[in-house]
Amino acid sequence: MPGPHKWQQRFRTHVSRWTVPREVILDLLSRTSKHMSAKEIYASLYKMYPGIGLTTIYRTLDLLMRTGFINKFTIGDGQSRYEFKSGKKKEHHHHLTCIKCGKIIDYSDFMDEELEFVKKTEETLSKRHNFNVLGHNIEFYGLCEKCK
Amino acid sequence: MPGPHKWQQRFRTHVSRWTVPREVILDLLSRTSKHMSAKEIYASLYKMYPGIGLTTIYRTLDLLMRTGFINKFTIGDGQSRYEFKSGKKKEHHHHLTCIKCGKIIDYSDFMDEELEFVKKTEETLSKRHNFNVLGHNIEFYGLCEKCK
DNA sequence: TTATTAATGAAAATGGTTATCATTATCAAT
DNA sequence: ATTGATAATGATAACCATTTTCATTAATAA
Ligand SMILES: [Mn+2]
Ligand SMILES: [Mn+2]
Ligand SMILES: [Zn+2]
Ligand SMILES: [Zn+2]
Repeated sequence: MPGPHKWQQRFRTHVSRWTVPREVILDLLSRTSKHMSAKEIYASLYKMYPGIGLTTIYRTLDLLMRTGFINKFTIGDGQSRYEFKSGKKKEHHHHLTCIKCGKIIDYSDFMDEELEFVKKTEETLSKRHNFNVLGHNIEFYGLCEKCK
Repeated sequence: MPGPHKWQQRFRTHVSRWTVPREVILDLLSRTSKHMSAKEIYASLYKMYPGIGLTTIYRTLDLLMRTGFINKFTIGDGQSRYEFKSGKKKEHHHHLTCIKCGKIIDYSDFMDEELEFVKKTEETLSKRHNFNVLGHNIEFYGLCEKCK
């Protein structure tokens, strides 16, 4: 049973009620460096909170994504994955993924070069195709140490 | 009933039998500039070839992907999409996607800058994480002319 | 033409995600 | 602290893209 929590206030500016599942899921994602699926989150919480259903996991993840607390993405293994979105601008990163075992590595090398490249590309694409460009995905994939 | 076809020989180096579904699906993808899903391919072929089942579409797409004829990717709408892979090195491109209506635009601007950026990143990631980097995905997304 | 067996397609199964709906829990008002 | 309105939950079923099963068909070598 959670008391007032560091995210409660920020959360309440978006939606009305601060509940146990919402706190527990957000807390888990904020602490882990993993990129977890809904099922993994469910399994991880089950021992401590067996009452939290998978349905609520999905609903909460969708809510947290829509309110900007987390990112949703996929590595192509048929399930969505989620990660806590840090408030700090510095923590923009991309993923290096093993196509065999699914290992995901965060990296943030060459972000200056990337910024330049991305900016230029966004400008050109916006003008040429009359798009409102909202974001980008950059990822590298291959075989990790163990799998290659 | 297809006779000898321009892809038959190349195809036979990979797998044994040249069949109507295989020719027809490969032919469709080679002619269209769309990024079609399995269901869309099925629907597109149905009038001319009502005997070709959705199962065969999936199996053939997987085969064509494994043998390097096509690319498989997703724009996050819950279904896989496929595009013919041109033999020409020049035709490397990325996607600008509308997150509302799903419109996909191919672009290949700044491929020189990208190549430089990608090469540098690949080298660093390979060394630092002992990965065998096999490829990358770069995409921009936003709202298209009609949807913004 | 025939024999071999890879390929096909209808149907059922799978697996991630979403919709339904009766029940529960949050929280503003008392 | 209690109450009442209703947002949130969770068990279940439904949904939907994709895969598996298996009897039948068709491509190819002989
Ligand atoms: Mn990450
Ligand atoms: Mn394309
Ligand atoms: Zn691996
Ligand atoms: Zn659009």
